[in-house]
Amino acid sequence: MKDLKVLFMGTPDFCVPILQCLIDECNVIAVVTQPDKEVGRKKEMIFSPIKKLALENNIKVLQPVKIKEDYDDVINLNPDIIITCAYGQIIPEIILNQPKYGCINVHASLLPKLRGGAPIHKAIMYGYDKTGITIMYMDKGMDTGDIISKKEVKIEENDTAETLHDKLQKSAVFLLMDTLPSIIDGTNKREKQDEKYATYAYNISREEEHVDFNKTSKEIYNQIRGLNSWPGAYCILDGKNLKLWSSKITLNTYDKIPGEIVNLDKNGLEVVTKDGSILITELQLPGKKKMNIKNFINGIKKDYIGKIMK
RNA sequence: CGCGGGAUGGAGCAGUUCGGUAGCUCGUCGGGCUCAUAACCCGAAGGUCGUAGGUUCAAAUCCUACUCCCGCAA
Repeated sequence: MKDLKVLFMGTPDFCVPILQCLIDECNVIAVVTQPDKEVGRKKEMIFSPIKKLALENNIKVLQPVKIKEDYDDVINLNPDIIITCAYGQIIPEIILNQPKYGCINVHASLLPKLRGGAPIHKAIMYGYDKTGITIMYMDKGMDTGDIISKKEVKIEENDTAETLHDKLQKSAVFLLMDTLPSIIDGTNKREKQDEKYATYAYNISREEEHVDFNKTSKEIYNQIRGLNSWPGAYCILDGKNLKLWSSKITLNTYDKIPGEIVNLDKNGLEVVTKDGSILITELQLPGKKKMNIKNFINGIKKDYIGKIMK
């Protein structure tokens, strides 16, 4: 595959190992990634992880603001195949129809479930016990193309978005390398997605980061670990944001309103939920770094018992 | 120039309003108690208070500039 002219499109950290592997195994002629953006308080221009890796390997980088309109450069490169993974934009048909081996996408879910931009987080937040990687031909829809191959990944009870991300990241590389030869020689499978089972995993909204203690302990537990280590779940305490990073479900039940803090010791900050209570074991006050419950208690000066988290 | 919070022994915090002996909760180390312990008791080490200047008899504290960290907003 050394002479296979590959155009790679992707943006975040998730697809860096894929690009690295393609660089090692194929002829990556260019990389397309999202435009640099100002990020953070300092408005620093940040290169995407994919752009960094491409630059380190002296690979041409394209950053169209809207690839839907600005596709000439891609067409002119005349790649044999386009491989995308978490690029962040819908690819126009004029590009999809060009490469002789087609345009394939590596997606971090078992399609047709969890189409969209946040499949890893949502798989945990929805309480799934498995997810995976799907390699598919792209079409004009969002993650709606024909499926070529899938690889299942189990979600453990204590997985977080971060640990699951890492597992899926590894699986993605393996599955792509297993599948790619069959795509080149035309022996690959091609299966339509069953729309009946399609679900969506849109990007996380601020509202989805907010913890509602009227939900069950299990739902909150999944929400907190599904948003760890980015962007994090939060609630409001004393009018301030309190980020919740880790939790444990208890077997206790209380005849109190959801959100009330009933206990605070080295085991955690115990908060009443719809069906019991949950121990917050790692949290973060505004302006501070995240800390475990032990450190939180060490610096404590006021009584939290009886307060309501919203 | 988007808004705001912060930097004090290894960790998390108080002390700054109104300058005057470096404090709390942990951790670490040593000893004791105990069948035993992450429990309890006794003791010890460990900080030029983010950096650089300034004011002052005297600065963690007041003034100026800078660096770094974080929450929100994008």
